[in-house]
Amino acid sequence: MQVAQQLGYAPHQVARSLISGRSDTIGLVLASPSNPFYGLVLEGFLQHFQRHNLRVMCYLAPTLDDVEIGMRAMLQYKVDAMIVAASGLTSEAVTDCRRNGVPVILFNRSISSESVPTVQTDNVRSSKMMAEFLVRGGHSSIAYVNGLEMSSTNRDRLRGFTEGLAQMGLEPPIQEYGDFSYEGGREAAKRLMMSATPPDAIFCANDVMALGVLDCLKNELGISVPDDVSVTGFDDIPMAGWSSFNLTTVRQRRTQMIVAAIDLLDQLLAGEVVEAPTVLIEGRLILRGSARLPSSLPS
Amino acid sequence: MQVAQQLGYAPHQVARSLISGRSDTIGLVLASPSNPFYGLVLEGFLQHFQRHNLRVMCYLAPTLDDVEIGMRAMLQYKVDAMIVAASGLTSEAVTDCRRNGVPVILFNRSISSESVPTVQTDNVRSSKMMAEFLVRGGHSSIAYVNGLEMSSTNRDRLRGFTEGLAQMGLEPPIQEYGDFSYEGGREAAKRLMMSATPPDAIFCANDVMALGVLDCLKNELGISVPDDVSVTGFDDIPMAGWSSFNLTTVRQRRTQMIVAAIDLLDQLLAGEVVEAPTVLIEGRLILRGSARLPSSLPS
DNA sequence: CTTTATGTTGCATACGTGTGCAATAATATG
DNA sequence: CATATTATTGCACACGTATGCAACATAAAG
Repeated sequence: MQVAQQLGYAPHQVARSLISGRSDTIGLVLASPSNPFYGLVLEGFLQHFQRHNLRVMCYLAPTLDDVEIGMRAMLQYKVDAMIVAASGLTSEAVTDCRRNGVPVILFNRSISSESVPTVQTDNVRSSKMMAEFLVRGGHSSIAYVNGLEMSSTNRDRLRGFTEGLAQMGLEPPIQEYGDFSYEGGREAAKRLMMSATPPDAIFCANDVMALGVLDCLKNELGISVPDDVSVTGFDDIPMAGWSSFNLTTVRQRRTQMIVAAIDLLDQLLAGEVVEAPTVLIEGRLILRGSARLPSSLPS
Repeated sequence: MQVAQQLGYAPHQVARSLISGRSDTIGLVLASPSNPFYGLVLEGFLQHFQRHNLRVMCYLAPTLDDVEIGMRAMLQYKVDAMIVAASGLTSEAVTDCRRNGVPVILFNRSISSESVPTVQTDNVRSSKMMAEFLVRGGHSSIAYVNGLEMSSTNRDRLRGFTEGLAQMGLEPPIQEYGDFSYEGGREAAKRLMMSATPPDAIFCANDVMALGVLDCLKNELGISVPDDVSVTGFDDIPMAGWSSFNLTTVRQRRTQMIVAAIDLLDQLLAGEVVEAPTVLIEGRLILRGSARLPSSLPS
């Protein structure tokens, strides 16, 4: 060991991988690390894997096709497992991973076609809560700002929200589209408020859009929040708590989700068959100042 | 090729690396991907490298020691090159990379002890401009909010700012410390304004702190910006342009920096000796609404 | 047809490490 | 001291691909 030290020897991980069949590397497919939610998720995963002497290979997959390309690329590099936090998972890619014995888990996403272990917030239930909260707050003309239409999170949140409204005796929400981005939110807000029937509450599929909506209402249209219009989001990114926004939103429990994902991975890597591959984490309604409160709060 | 296709054959990149001596993988050492500036930098690098069929291995290095550990780890995985966007680069680590023939470049950081190719904004010059701008705006009691004291960017910005003030005939700034974080900025602002001699302008070492300062002044202390106090930052992250903040700041030209870094890397990988290993990119003053304008603007 | 040039194919070797077996050395047991 | 047991050491082989050379087939030139 001493001689090795003096010679500056360090084991050649590539050669080790070749013979051992494992690279001690995890593949991470991300749609948008610049979205603070995913930035923090990335940070969480990096932190954990590094502590366990695992490397992380990142792949950016903003569009649907990218996911498959990225997964294929990482398979060639023999990652031990993959975490996909982007939409567009195809069954071919999943099959490829299966064949190579590489576990895949979906993070904050889901697909119906394949049975892939998944960790996500209970989007439907949380959005239902949000609907109930807004209706109890006295709102009746309610809008939903979609993120990317095809994304599972968006669909689930829309579904839950619609169901929640229905439970409270309301019609489905007015819909707008904001692309999960700040700019998208701003423009959606503009369109909504310029329309013939402007809403008195706007629920956005994520926080970033909600911030865009807020800025548009308050600073461009001079609309008072929450007196004239309530605005809510989904994620609870740090900025939602900043005093300029003070956004009422659904908190995704990042840490819990990450821990759950890691647990799932560990089980899969250990070869244990996971009987319930889908972990649903409860979202939590975070009440701040951007939405009118019901006169009597539900317990 | 057809048979390979049918059999689902894909080349084994680990074996290729072993024999070819190159992994087609770039190592990326990051201090804080959740800071929007670095999140976008990460995104930019990922985009480029993926287009060129290169993988990216990420390492999170929030503290000084992490950098060396991370670099050592990535060396064992035979990355072809490394980009360090975190402080704490030691000369031992650099020597290790040299010995292994792995080029290293510093991104938005610098060290004086070793001569390492570097890409960064001209922090000194930009901060000098900011000093001049604020003084011309009629401010005389000016504060500087430090990020991490040891970081080179912070030191350069403080130095440039101080020099700029001196050129305009002013004393060095009042100093506070904000840790490069929103919370840090908030608390620094509180301390500054509660002090015996509250400033009438605050220049922050980065945007995130400036947003914290803004929120504290406007929403907690009820101070009007820029009428009572001007606030400026550094980076020009997207949020700086959001209407709630409308932050006057120094723009770091991310894209140019990334391109420059990639150019440098290409040259180093091609074995071309780079005679001028330090690329300085000009910062640009972005005038928005958070700082009083001089009555006569300099050209 | 022979010679030369060009293209194709097969095969041995190497990359640096893990694994298992054989050979040897060290230790314990009668 | 002989035998059985345990530790240590050395060595061949394997992982999947790249490289270079030899052997061979094909095409072009005289």
